This record gives sequence, structure tokens and C-alpha cells, in this order.
Amino acid sequence: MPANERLGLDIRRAEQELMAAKRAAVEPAGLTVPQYATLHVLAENAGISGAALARACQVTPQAMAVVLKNLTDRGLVERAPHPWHGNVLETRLTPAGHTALTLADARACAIEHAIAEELTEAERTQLRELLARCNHAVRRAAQAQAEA
Amino acid sequence: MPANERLGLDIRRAEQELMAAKRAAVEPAGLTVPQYATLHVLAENAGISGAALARACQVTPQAMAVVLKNLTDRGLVERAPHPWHGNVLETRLTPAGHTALTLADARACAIEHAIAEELTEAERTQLRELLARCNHAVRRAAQAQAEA
DNA sequence: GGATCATCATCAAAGCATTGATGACTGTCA
DNA sequence: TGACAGTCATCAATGCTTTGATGATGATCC
Repeated sequence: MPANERLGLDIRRAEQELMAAKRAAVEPAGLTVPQYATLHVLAENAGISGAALARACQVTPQAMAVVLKNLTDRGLVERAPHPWHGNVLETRLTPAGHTALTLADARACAIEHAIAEELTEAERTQLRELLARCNHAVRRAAQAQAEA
Repeated sequence: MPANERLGLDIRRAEQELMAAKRAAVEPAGLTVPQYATLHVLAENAGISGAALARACQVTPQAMAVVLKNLTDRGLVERAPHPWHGNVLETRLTPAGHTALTLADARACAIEHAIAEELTEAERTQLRELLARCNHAVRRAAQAQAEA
């Protein structure tokens, strides 16, 4: 199968380009992309648990634990035991975390804004739909292989 | 900016889904996705240098060095100094590497095949074009930020 | 010939991500 | 009350990726 026919490569390339741009965008705020994503979810869900945060960011709880450790060490978030639900650690933004998020968000949104402006409303919808169908096909193929 | 309007998330999600499926696909061959990609390029470019390999796979030379180290340690590739061009290490597939690649390639192609089949020819072209335009917009926005 | 430039390999540090396994806790159901 | 299932946090091992810095080598130009 020739490489230039593989649609996966186009998707991969787009994502890499996007990640590189976002990395550069949030770097002045002293954040990485996963850290920015975590703070973003946290801003709208104060006191959420680490596991729930991981689900929201679509990573494993272990990966989120590493991100949270780095954020905690640098004082951007704080974690405290849940009042009556023993095993859970509530996570919250600190003022410093809120500041960093605000800084990063402006530049990150500029990137998203650029994408949105490049495409018409109809094109945006279509891109979403095409990607969703790719997802569906991929998931189906993966499951077929898992069963074989 | 609401999260559900960010097209970047759709692209990101599609890529993650794809990566997860490919990871599962090449895992029975004892490979990771970057390792598979490296072997794939290597199969058609015997004796290529590590830096050139990195460019072909769109990663940094350092990242490629790690991948090559793991592949070399497991005997899937071998590296030897270039005959007359001193500083270059020629990299080649070993028979074991070729076997692993063949195994992984069948399953990886099945994933790509599933994507290609889900979409019509026109849709594939359109998806490519939309992604390319996203790339363009992202690159432009990133450059604008870099200059600011 | 010798300075300069581009390319290549590599060391180091930091961060993100995966799988697998373990222990602790809550709530439910018998 | 006691067993069970589900959720949560965490340790450990691997592997990929990035930036930054360093040294070696070959080719080009003066």
C-alpha cells in the first residue's frame, strides 16, 4: 500500500502541525499542551477528581497523575482530600494557575480561531463529519482485528 | 471559546483513535507505531542515515535515535559506518526486522484500508484538502504569534 | 591549505503516554 | 453484617518526543 494513499498520514500530519503550533502558543505561559488542557477543564470543574480529569482529557489516569504532579509542584493547582469521600483528591486551580491559564488561553484560542476562519460553516461541518466517519471505520477495523 | 467549537479537538480525537488502533494492530508483531513507521521507511531506503530517517518519519533526530536504539537492541535493524563517509551510520533491516515489518504491515494496512473504504474517492480528496487548509491556517497563525 | 558551513551522531534533562498491578475506599445487595 | 463491584490513587517499567548543547566529519569557498 503506497504511503501517499494512506489517509492516516494526512490526519497524523494535521494533528502534529496543530500540536506544534499549540505548543509554541502556550509555551510563553510556561505550560505544555497537556497542562493547558488540564487547567482548562479544571477551570470549569473545580474540585474534580484526578480520574475524572483524565477522562475529560482523554488520557489514562496514570498520565494525568504525572501532569498533575508537575502542576502541583509548580503551584498552579492544589489538591486536598475530599471532605467525606476519603479516597478522592479534589483538585482546584490556584490564583497562579488561573493566571497562567488566562495567558495561554488567549494564544491557544487564536490558533483555533485561525482554523475556524479558514473554513466556511459548511466546510467545518463537513470536516467534522468526515473525521467522525474515519473514526467509526477505524474503530470497527480495530475491533475486527481484536476478535480475530 | 467553547470547547465543542474547537475543530482542533476533532482532529486531535481522530488522530488519537487512529493511533490507538494502529498501536493495537502492530503490537502482535512486537512493534510500536514509531518503530513500524521506521521499519517501513527503512524497507524502501536501505542504508539511509539516521538523520534522513528522522526527516522521513517527521520526528527529530534525537527521537529517531531512541527508536533506532530500541530496534538495534532487539536485532531488527543493524547499523554500520558508511564505507567512505566517516560520520554517517548506515542503517539496514535485518531478516528479523523484515519479518516483523511484514507481520505488522498486513494489520496496519487493514486499518488504512478500512478508512479508504468508508469514504468515496471524492470524499477522500475533500478530506485531504480540508486538512491541508487547516494546516495552512495553523502555520500562518503560529508564525504570526512567533513574530509578535 | 585553511576557514566556514552544513550535516550527522550523541549526551542530557524534562515531560507525556502506555500497560500492568496493587491497595484503599464507597455504596449496594443479599 | 458481610461479600461484591466500581472508583480512585499510586508504584513500576517502557517507550516516544521535545529543546538545548557538543563534537566529529565532509564539502565549499577564498
